[in-house]
Amino acid sequence: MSQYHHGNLRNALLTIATELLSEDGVHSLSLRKMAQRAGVSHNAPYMHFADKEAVLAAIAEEGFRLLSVEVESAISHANTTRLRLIEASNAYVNFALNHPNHVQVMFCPYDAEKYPSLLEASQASLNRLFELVKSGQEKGELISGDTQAMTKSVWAMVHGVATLSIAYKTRALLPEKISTKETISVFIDCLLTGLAP
Amino acid sequence: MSQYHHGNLRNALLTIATELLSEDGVHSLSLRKMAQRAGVSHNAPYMHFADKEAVLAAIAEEGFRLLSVEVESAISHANTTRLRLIEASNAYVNFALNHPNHVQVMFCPYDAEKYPSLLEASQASLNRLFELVKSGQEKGELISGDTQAMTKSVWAMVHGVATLSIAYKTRALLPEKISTKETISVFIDCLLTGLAP
DNA sequence: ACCTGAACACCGTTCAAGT
DNA sequence: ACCTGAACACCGTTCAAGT
Repeated sequence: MSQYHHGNLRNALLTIATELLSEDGVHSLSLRKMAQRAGVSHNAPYMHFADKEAVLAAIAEEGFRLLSVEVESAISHANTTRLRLIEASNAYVNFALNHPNHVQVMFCPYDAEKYPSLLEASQASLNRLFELVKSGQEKGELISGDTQAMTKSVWAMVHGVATLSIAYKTRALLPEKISTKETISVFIDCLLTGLAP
Repeated sequence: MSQYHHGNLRNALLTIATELLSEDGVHSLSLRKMAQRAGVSHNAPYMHFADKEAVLAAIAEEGFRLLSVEVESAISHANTTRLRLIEASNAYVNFALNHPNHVQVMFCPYDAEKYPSLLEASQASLNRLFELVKSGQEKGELISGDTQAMTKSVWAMVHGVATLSIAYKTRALLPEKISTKETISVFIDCLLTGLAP
């Protein structure tokens, strides 16, 4: 019964919350359901989280860490900057398609000063992309421009593909015939080659 | 008391919902609050909407129409394709910054078959962008490639900037010093010029 | 057709206790 | 420090009525 001392409950609740999120959408994620599934009274969660928003922020933070891991391992076997960008984007979009509710929680507008570790985790993800762009520039595989601006452009594009894919459940951006990765390489090539003559 | 016959209540509820949304975030938008503010019993809304999701879908639909109007009028005075893309993007991002909760509701994953008029409204917005790209190609101001793919690339980029701007309340993508429009022109120029040497 | 009132099963959050 | 139980004000949704 009381195997939950010393902070175990916090982790258990987060695991349960992630499970519930993958089943049923953010709107039906409740503290009371989490508590019940953890076999604990309905306000035990308040020992570990200030309120519901704090739980969501913790879930979001965990999401950025999971995303970073997936992107990192996707990149690891790619040789050129173009392929690295495609693999990273593919991992990002697939993460969004596999965990749409988690991504929705990740990109809610939180008060950054209230959840510093969340900000940290999300910035770590972005920094990884910054390094990718910078090393591409150093190798001469990307133009030598404002690295920050270029990084943000890639991020915006990939994030747009990811969130639009969630909203339209693949249909709008990713045609059924072609594989997700092939489609994404079209987007990345648009960004690399440019649309102006 | 009963000035609400013949479908007026439906519109009144949507107006009230939009107001509530601009004040307080999606999580605290409730049918009961809407009904109360409309001076009507707490389940009168069920005469006009199947459930809460149907209200949200209607709000989303209205949002796409508002967005289309803003983008259209922003485009109208721009001469080149580049300027039109910048003005359209600027309107899109400013709409998101001014109505973040509305945009959040617009891009939730709805069942398209359940809300056909919502799908229609959102596709109308996208079609307008498609025409912009196509006319740019015809004028030789854009490369002649797959128009669909190019349109989706622009859309993804702009939508990414918009949603990330909401999530990070301007900070992450739009530096405070520079105006939003200037920053957006950097993104668009990245996409036009391309990142590869 | 359009609206009301009572009722049900759920919420988040607080507060006084218990160990 | 960590958890429980009762209580409060709020939800969405349904159903039997009223006009």
